[in-house]
Amino acid sequence: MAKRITSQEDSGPARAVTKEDVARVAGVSHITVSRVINSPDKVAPATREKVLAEIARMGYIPNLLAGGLASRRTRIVAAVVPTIGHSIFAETVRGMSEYLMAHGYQLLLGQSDYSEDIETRLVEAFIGRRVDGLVLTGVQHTPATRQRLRTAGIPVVETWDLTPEPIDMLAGFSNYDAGAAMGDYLVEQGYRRIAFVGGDDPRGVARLAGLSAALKRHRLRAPVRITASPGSFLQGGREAMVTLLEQHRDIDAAFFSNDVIAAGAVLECDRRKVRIPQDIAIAGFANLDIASEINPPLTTVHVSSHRIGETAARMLLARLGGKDAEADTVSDLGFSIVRRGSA
Amino acid sequence: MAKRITSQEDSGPARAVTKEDVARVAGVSHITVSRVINSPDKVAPATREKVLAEIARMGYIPNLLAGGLASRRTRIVAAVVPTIGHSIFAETVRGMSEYLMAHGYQLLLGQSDYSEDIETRLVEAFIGRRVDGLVLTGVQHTPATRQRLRTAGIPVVETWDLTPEPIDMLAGFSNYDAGAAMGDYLVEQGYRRIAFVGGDDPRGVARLAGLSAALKRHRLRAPVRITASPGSFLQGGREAMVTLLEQHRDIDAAFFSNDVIAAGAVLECDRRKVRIPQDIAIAGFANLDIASEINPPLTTVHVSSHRIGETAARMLLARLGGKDAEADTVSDLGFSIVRRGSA
DNA sequence: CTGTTAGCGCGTTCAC
DNA sequence: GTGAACGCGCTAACAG
Repeated sequence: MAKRITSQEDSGPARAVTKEDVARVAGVSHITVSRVINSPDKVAPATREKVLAEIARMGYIPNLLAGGLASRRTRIVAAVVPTIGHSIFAETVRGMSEYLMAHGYQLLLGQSDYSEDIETRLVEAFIGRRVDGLVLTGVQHTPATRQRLRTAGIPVVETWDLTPEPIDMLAGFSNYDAGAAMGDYLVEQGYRRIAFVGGDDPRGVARLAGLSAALKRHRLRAPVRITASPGSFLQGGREAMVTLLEQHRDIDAAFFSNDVIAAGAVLECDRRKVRIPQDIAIAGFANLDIASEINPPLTTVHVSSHRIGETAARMLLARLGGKDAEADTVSDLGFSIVRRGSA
Repeated sequence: MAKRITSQEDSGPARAVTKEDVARVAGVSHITVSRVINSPDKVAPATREKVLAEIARMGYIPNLLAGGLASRRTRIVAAVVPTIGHSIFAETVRGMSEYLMAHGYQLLLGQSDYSEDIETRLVEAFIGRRVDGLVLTGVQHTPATRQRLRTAGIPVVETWDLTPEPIDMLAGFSNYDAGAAMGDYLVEQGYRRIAFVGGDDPRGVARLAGLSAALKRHRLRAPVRITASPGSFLQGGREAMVTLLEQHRDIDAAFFSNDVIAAGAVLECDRRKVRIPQDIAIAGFANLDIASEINPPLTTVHVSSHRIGETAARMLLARLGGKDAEADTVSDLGFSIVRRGSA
């Protein structure tokens, strides 16, 4: 339908249409085409229409690589999450992605699999791509990561925790306080011998530390710590509950590192006719859908996974927009204990 | 510690270290530095060591933007998924991301929210970034998307379904056949009045079509179609089950569009003391963790979410590696009915 | 409102 | 084994 512009042979991967091509056909210079795209107001309506028409007709797509190289702005934000397989991080990524997309930015995603070294490699690669900003999960990073980030001088938001010494910006909540709050709550409810079920990621460790501190404050024994096996959360929760039931009969409440693991434990109790919370109380973390739907519904810690991502993106773009003065650099999104039937 | 290379003032965002800088300090030309990075074998060991040492010391990170511009290869692959909030797509993204990362590629991620128009915009942006390859979800795309992709001439893998006319490559399974297979299975089990619970995404529609065809073949009535409300899957499943139980008392089996919705239905039955499968049989889709853990465990359709992503990435990199001859262009990953207690 | 001149940092091609 | 020249496609600064 559209007649071919050049008469060149169809051999080879037909060089992409360039600004020059559009400019030539539209009878203007390439910089005018550039303006039509980047600041349409600065171009006379007539010229603009003509150029726009030509762009559409030729299917011209600006080369953002070249643009980024010249302008030193890529409109790409990179994020490192431990894994996108956990819905809490998936939610965070979703929040970020939505905000970024709505503002003309794109998301480059990396998974660290909870390894700080992989994170370092990812950060290096992202810096190489000259991303405009970077979002990290957690506040614990290798010296190499910090070093790279410092010299690169790009805005960074650390998420999912707080620290007195952030690399740059911060969007999260205190995992330590969350653990302590759940400890206080469980003690208030009358539970005295408490277990913590979770892995050894830094944020889980922080919550355990908070829990321990709370118990200590109440002059109770330190929590029993159970490590859930990796792999399926539901199954890990089941297994942890078996361990609890068979090897720690004195435990009267267990705080799980996330709602899915807790749900697995609930399912195991259901199977064994163990009553919740009479025989053992169960508390989860994150306030996922499953927490309110399972029977009994889970007492848990609500955290704003989606908002963390959205906030991180917003802080980044605010900084990039140059509003350093206004933009806050730390955003404590908080948490809250959600009381339901399980504890 | 490391003495400063240049004596320039510390004002401004200290221009990033460049290949030239490294070359100067190492006493070679920038092309040698380039070789040390891209093809170390072509450089004398002594020079190589010296350059590598200098790279490490100066914290030099190659500008991949410039490299991509010059070489026309970015080592970035982009993917469009409906949403990363559904674990099936999160798994696919995880599989892709892992494979890509292991091979030195990076993943640019976009969410279409099931909108073909958003997909088109994303594809355009990705092409502008000159990604080396593109992974799409599904086989249904706007003419604009197809057009852009054709003229850009970059490798594309469509996933999560099959079609006789792919844009380029294909990694998925037949949703139609999967629906039909589940239909056959349910009929074999003696169910006669069957409902389908799901949304209206193209793949769900294909499964419904398959189911309908199967029922027709068995001379049974067309399936009752229930649309699960969006938002929480578990709750959507509960509500769908309420509808089924209260308004369609003749239904003896329901095929849900995914295991989480099906699990919600199971939870509702549990609450109402409705027996599964005696009072109503339930079948899910995807074979997620929850399918095997819930009580009763779900009969479902197993699909390889993770492998779809991995396969898509592999096909793309194979093509990029130039092995077009060998590389297969269509990968039917199949599905299988997993029989458990619920149907 | 429009055009000209210079790079952005790198890879490619060819020489040496 | 190493280097020089050139251009990738675009934006920034200034000019007109």
